[in-house]
Amino acid sequence: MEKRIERIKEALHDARYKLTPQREVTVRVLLENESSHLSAEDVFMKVKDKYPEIGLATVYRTLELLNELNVLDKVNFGDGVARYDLRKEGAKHFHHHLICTNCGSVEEIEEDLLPEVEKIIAKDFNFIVVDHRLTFHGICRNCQEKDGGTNA
Amino acid sequence: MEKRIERIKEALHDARYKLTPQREVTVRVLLENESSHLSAEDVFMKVKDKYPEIGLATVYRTLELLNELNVLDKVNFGDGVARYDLRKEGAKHFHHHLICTNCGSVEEIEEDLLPEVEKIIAKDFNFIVVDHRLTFHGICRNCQEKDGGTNA
DNA sequence: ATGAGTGCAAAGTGTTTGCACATAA
DNA sequence: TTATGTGCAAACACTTTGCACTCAT
Repeated sequence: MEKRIERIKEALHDARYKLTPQREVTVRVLLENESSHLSAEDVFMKVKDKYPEIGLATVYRTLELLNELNVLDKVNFGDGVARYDLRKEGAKHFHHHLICTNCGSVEEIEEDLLPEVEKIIAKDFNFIVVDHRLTFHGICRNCQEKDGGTNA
Repeated sequence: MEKRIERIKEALHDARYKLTPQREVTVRVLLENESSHLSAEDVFMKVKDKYPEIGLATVYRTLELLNELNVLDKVNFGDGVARYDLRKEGAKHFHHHLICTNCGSVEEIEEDLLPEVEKIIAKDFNFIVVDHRLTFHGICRNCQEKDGGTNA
């Protein structure tokens, strides 16, 4: 984990951005909540615990910055809220998500299931794929066991 | 096209919603701009040409209604604007999109390229897939020809 | 006749921005 | 030292809601 912090710091430094305590705390919170799909507000509140003087705007600016540096991805699951998802180290592609329409849980899928599909896109549609977003909506394991998918 | 209007009217009627002129005009605009990914504001302006007294709120309410009835899908391409996309008749799945990061164009893909992937999701992750969203980001045919992908 | 639907304006969201001050480099 | 970054509050853009009025059924 320290190694990842260092690497992100390095990325900031390389891009000539300053290493402020606000940015460091924000990154730390993101790492500690890796798979939580936090919103800016969520991040803000968690950062505030460790650094109470921080302002919401700074969090937004930091998240946008990290997005530019490809440290994280901005996701939108359909509610009007942007969520932020750290990229796995060296990942070229955004990972996939399984969203349960019953309980709202979000599961991540690391493996890239799309190379075959991307070949088709390239060939049939003449489109150079740089990245993708793939989300499945349905019923998660838990909800299947519990109630077969009846709405909560 | 008249047939599709009738069918949508029928869906409204079956769900006990009234067939107001505002709703009819809105549906008509959606059909006339089938592959345009209109925002609520876009729809509003086009509807206003045919029915100037309409209010923006009514358009929003109608779009939400049609979304509930699965007549259309609400999409979000990352800018903070909801766009609305008519479902093809009988389509169970949301269609895919190719978004050009150079010129911003959006191409639609009707064929469902994901059945194989969904089998894996079902088997390996125990997830019952009901629907999906798939978007590719990259360089479209046009931009490749023009400039090889340099930013506009 | 009457409850669903409408238009308007006002209120809510989540997010961005202008500015004076603070600080990492 | 000085440009970059920060906190705050005000501004924004999109969307939703309360209310009195209208109209499809």
